[in-house]
Amino acid sequence: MARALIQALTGNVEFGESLSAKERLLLNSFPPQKLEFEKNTVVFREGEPANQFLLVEKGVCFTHRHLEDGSRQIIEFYFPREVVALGELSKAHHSAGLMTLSDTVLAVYDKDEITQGFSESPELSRLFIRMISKQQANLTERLVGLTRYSARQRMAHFLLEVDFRLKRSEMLDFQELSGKCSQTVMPEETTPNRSLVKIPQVLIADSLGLSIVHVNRILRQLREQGCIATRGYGIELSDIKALKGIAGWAAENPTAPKDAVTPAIPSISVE
Amino acid sequence: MARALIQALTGNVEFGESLSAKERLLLNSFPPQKLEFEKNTVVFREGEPANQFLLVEKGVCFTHRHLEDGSRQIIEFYFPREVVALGELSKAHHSAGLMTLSDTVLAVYDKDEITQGFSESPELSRLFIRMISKQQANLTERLVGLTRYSARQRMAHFLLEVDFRLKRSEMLDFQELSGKCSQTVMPEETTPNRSLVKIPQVLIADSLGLSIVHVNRILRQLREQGCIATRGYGIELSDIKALKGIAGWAAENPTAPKDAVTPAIPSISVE
DNA sequence: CGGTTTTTTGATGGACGTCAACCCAAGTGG
DNA sequence: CCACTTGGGTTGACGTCCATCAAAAAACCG
Repeated sequence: MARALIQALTGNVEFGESLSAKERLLLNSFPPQKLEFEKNTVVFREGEPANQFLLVEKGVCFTHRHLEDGSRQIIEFYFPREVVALGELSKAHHSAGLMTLSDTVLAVYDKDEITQGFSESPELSRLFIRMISKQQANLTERLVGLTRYSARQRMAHFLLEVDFRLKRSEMLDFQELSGKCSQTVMPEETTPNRSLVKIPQVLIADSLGLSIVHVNRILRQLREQGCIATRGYGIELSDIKALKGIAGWAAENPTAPKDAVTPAIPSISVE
Repeated sequence: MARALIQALTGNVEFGESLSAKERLLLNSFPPQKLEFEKNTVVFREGEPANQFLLVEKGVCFTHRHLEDGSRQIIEFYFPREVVALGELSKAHHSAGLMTLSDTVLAVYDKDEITQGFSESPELSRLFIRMISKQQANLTERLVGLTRYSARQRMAHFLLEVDFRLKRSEMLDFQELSGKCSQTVMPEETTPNRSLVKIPQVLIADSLGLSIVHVNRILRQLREQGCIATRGYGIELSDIKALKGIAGWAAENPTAPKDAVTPAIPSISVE
């Protein structure tokens, strides 16, 4: 089913972009292997040889790095239809570990096969360069965000981004279902119309570079402010507009409390 | 002079790697335009259309982004023989501005021409993917460093990296000179055998995500500790071994003052 | 030698980490 | 059905790293 790959690829590069028929044929010649993992499972570790690249079909996982002092930095989360560790296409070893957050199905493609495919199709190589560039732009945004924004802003941005990416993957699912109605697979859980982010606070902390405690405090602030609500182990985004205000630029100084007026400007892929 | 490009490319990917004769011929067919800029000059701004990619031939420059609150984040410095803004190969606009630090000569290549070259040579596309991947790995390192390391560690690492890259570019110059002795260009300044980094503290601050004041304080610490010495507007690395210890992992806690024993482990391209 | 840019230093405060509890839900075994 | 465990979340007290404000000294430059 290279169709999933194609949709994920295009969806990841530029929403709605699509490949030529020739490219689809080309990708169809790389049949992926499917692997399932339970939640909280190590898929691969930092330093292990990397011969494949992965596409998330179902579930959520993340790449991370361990530091000598025992702490951990989460590099990136991956939601359904997203490609994992693209930057390592040309590297022999994984520069970061991969773990699952929920039960996950991964499609595994052979790197060499794809790379060989570059010979037959310059379009394919251009596509991969576009994708990698996009990821690099995201990394840059994150880098700027981590140093220059306050914990509140980072948190707001994080929630918005996760929400956006989750919704996008759901949308792609829907598109595929309506495209070919041969399958009877329907979303079994009651899909909430409200945005619900289910990521443990530890992981948020390791992603934003904060301590758990402070993550919790920020979340309490946002809760008291009415932006979010905690629903069991999940976080519900109840006032997205306010969150965008905070993520973009909130006037923190009490001298000029222009509450949530300024528009959200810097964003990774939200907006 | 596509020879410079080739050396820069290979030097940037993996030290000492070299392209096939066929690739050299291919690159020779993309004659670059040469541009000169004075120091502290804007080469291009964030958001401007990006039709070329650049190779630094002489001088130092850096990419940066401005935030709404007036502060600035330096994304990356570029030394001679390094390629600027590779990640934007497939993007229509610059995602960051470029400024010169010193008087600079840039070689300008047309992006479209190179991209077209992918059709004729899959090797070329693989090469560019390798280069972009490398830059992405560096970005990841930086991202981890910014959140997880103290100002001291970041500073030590910064100094070591700049020193390393400067030396590498000098080495490439030397190799080229010894390769073909047709030019009489010799280093005019007395090349100091000691490592000297000449970057204003403001730029270091904007790069490491610190305030000028704190950068200065850290530098004073390192000076009192004997790791560095300030020589006019330059910073001399007098005890590189100690710096590596600090950058890697310094036991900051006074309970176990193992001074500079632990080896340097995490590094972007130092080592 | 002024004038400007860069560096240096002190004092003060805020944002965030650390330590140390306590709470709550879900499972597990008797 | 209840003790026990386990994994997360919540909260307070306290300390530290680093930003900010303010001002002077040094280095550079014409």
